Amino acid sequence: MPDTRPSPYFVLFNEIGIIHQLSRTLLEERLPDGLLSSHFGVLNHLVRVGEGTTPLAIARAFQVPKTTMTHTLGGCVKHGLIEMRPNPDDARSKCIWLTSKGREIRESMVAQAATGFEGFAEHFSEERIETLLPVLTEMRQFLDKARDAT
Amino acid sequence: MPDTRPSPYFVLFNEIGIIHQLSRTLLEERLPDGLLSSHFGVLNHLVRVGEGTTPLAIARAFQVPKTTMTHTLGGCVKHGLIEMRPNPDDARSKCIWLTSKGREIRESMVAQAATGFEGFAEHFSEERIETLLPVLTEMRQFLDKARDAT
DNA sequence: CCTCATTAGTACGATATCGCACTAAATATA
DNA sequence: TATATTTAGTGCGATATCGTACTAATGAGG
Repeated sequence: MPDTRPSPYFVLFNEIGIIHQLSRTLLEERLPDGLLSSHFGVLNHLVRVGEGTTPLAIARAFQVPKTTMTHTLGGCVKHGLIEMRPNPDDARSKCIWLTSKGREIRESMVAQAATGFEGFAEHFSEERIETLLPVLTEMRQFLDKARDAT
Repeated sequence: MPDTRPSPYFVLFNEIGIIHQLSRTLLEERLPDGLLSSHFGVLNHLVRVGEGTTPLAIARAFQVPKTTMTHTLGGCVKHGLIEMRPNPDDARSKCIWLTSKGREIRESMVAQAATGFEGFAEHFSEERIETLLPVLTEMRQFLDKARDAT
């Protein structure tokens, strides 16, 4: 009788996949019109890490192929959330900046999402999350390196 | 100066999203030809939970829309991994069964993936994962309920 | 029985994702 | 400096995802 009970690693990645799916859906339900969680992710990233980074850097941050990020950024531009300027240091490259509209939208999206996660925050205290984060971050970094090693 | 440092909840879902992305890519790199992680997920689900369930039940398990699951199951059928039989209890419904090929492929996929996660398993012991899982499962269940409450 | 509402699955269309191939610029090497 | 290699971003095509609307079967209430 082969392994009917899979290793905890499969369970882990399975749970993570489902949580991702659920949180994404939950978020997108509360976003205005055509905005997706990927757009939200980009806006958040720009605020957190700082504006003026390149598309490739953002793609790496989210670990998605660069063509995917090209598409996502195109969506953000179309929505008027970001602006793509030439990179003064490298003519092949671009620099991404938030527009004031992008900044506003992001603010309201964070607020929206916060209310959406209210119930969640009641059940899972910040402290509990904070104890969880280091492990997840470590995993992310490890997988990240493993990917480079290909 | 508005919240440049986002709540840990955003960080949490961000990390989970990236880990999902990384693990999925890592897995799919090691799968044969046209097989996707979603197919792998279905096969695993059938082995773990038991065969003979319905498409809708599987869709709910992965928290994806049923039309998505229709498509995924179609792919599995096309690859000869599963078989869709009529549901004797409900003529609208179907029952999903693994083919022997599906069982074989799943076995070898598990083996493949296991070697892929070798390095990961070295850094993150089973014990460590086991302590992590209850929280994640609780989160999944909570978000699950929150979704139903819509 | 006979509506009427609900439910399982699907067809279809829109769009997101992503591999591959390409261009242009930068960098390394001779 | 001239040439080769690497790198940033994009166009294109294939396919995955998913919302909407539909069909057929079930179940509920008369």
